[in-house]
Amino acid sequence: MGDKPTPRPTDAELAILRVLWERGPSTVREVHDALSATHDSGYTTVLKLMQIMTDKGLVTRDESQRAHVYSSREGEQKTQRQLLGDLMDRAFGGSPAKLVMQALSASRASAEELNAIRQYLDKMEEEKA
Amino acid sequence: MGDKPTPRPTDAELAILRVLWERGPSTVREVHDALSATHDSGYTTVLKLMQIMTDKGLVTRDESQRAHVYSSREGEQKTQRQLLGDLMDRAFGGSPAKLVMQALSASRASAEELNAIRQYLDKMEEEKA
DNA sequence: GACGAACTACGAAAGATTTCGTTGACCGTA
DNA sequence: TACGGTCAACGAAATCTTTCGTAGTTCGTC
Repeated sequence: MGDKPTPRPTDAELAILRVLWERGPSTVREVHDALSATHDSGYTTVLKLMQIMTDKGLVTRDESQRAHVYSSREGEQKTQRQLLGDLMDRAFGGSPAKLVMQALSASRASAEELNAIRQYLDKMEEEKA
Repeated sequence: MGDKPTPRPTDAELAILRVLWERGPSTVREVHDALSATHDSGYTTVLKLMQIMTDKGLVTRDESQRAHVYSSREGEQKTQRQLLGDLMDRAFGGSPAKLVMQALSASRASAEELNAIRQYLDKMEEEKA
């Protein structure tokens, strides 16, 4: 009770979360090294962001070692769903079907991907029954 | 050539674009009145945003009347696809299928919506053949 | 022509996001 | 113990986003 839901992560924050989801709990150094493949922000920039994310509740921090170890508070899928729900409200008038169909039309999805989606639909209907 | 792609609209900008898509070309007054149902920003706030959006190229402006008439530069669907593609890259590692499946699982989509999506999949495969 | 309403333009300020330099603490080793 | 490397903390600056007050213009009406 009283726990505010975690805020929507910003662009830079999301890049950090993705590293934490992939690597699991990590130090700032490890996150920075992973990010430097695609981004070129400095070490202290990443550190500062992760401190802010701790304040916001997006990540938790284990301070028992000298190099603090950070973990994402929310799972990857929960965050993805949150971002999608947010976009659905802001850009799609709350309609999930419109969002999905636009995603499909934009996706150039391969035949395998289309099949995976179809199977997923089947599974959803089974479970609904 | 040289035309930069339109930047990703911010939250407040997207709210304005949605009004323009729904109403068609509109004055600041009309947009502000439409927004005041759900937002409570002042008239000059909306005006300033729309001026900025003009500078960014998100909207165009017809100044031939005293009350300028604004139009969205890009269509609703193109903007939606842009936002989805952006989110796909930032949060889903570029995988459209993952995005679609998360959207489905988050959507609580109704049976009709699931059917609409299934039919859409069928149509895509037909066209691909 | 004067008044009031509606409009644009401008600038400033508040808030959020992103950046990074500097400082001081800690740790291992020479 | 001194040195070099690594780290967290802090503050400040740069940028972007959102907000709105004020000023000046235009238009219709009295």
